[in-house]
Amino acid sequence: MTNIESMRATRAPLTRERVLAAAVALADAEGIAAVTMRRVAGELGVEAMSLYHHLPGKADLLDGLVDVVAAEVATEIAGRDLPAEDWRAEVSARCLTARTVMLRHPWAPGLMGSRSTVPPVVYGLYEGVVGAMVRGGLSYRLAHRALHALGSMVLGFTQEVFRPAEAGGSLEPELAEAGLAAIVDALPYTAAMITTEMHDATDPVLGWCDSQTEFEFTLDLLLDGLERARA
Amino acid sequence: MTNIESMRATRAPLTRERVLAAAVALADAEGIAAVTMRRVAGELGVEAMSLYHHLPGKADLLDGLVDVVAAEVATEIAGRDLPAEDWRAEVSARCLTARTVMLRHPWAPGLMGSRSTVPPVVYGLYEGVVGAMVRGGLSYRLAHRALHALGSMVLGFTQEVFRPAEAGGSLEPELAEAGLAAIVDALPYTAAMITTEMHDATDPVLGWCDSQTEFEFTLDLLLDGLERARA
DNA sequence: ACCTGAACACCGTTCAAGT
DNA sequence: ACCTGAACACCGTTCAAGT
Repeated sequence: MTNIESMRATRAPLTRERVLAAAVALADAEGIAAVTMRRVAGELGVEAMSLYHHLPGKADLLDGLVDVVAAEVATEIAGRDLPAEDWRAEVSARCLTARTVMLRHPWAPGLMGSRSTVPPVVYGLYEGVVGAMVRGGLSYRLAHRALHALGSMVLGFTQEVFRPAEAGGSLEPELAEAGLAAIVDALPYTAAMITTEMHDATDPVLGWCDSQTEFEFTLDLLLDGLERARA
Repeated sequence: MTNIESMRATRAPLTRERVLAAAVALADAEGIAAVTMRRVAGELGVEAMSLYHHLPGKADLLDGLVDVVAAEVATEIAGRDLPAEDWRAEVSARCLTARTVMLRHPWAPGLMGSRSTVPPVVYGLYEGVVGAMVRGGLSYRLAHRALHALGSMVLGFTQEVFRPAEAGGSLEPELAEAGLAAIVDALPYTAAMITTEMHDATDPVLGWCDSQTEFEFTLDLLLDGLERARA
């Protein structure tokens, strides 16, 4: 009896926060498809039906995941000294921070795109970016367009163009299996591009795509364009 | 007996193509979540297990959907006269064509991001864009980076920043329900941006976000930057 | 108040059976 | 060769029952 009592005491009571934390951990470890009511409950040593006392249903669990990730971005940004005097540097830092969090939770961009409402925390993130741009002299119209451009880039860059989903796979096995010669014939420009880039790659082990470099390149391209549009 | 024979005759035999066409129609009409083996089979007047004679499993069905959409982009591009003398105009036309197809199948970008292999048709689309850029004088390195930037934009812009998922929802009901005054207090820049843009909007019915305009703006921003980097 | 077991209507997939 | 019914191991969710 006292044993059971103490076991109950050691097992922290279920809360919305504990459920969401378990779901995030599960999504990070096994992908968003592993996040089922039954699996999440299992991780917490509880039956699936117990979750319904803390969340109305699965839709709210997924909305909650978006919330957690957005809050993580907000916390990360709050913990950094943002260069407030230069709008370009400040916006850049905000986007790069958001990206590092997305890389920790690769399922998050896809999930954000599939939910039907935008959680308040995300509006808070927009506010920071818009504020930096408007204080930097961009019009509201330009800031609005910039928000769409930057947002779709932060969400879109995790969906890799060449090796989507599991970041593990490289292009080479695919090429090998499909027959390199056939590809070179059918896709001469692409083939030349791949061989050129593989040759120039500083780290051939990492592969020929360094998405961090590509992300920063695109970010600069957009910020340069916005700065020019501002003037 | 002859009746049954003739009914069998009128019902076209199941093929991979017919299964995929039914799945695309279902996804367009009810979203990608409605695409289950049982539902697709039902649309074809057949049992779920029959599909396995034409597709190895659900993963291949989803891969097939990506294939169909990519092929649709390729067909659409092949049917247009692309301005070959100007790389900027040609790449722009290719991206805009891809976008119109994505708008017809809003589930496609998310699906492409979640699949683990890139189908050959998609490599064919890349080839067209890379070819245009290289012939236009861009280095392979620049073309590679441009491909990532443009690709993530074409895939990312359907995941709307403000009203994700169902394009039906507007921002206003959300704002109203959350209390406009509270939002204005917490998000002054965002509130000012929304009111300014709503006031300037040419078509207030369409809402304050015109994603086609925003897409074209971002596309031009990127192409301008690439042209400058080329020189 | 919080958790549970049984049940319902769904999934994808296998396998032996029909034609 | 092509389609099917029954079955298995999973889903989300409801509801009456336990403590």
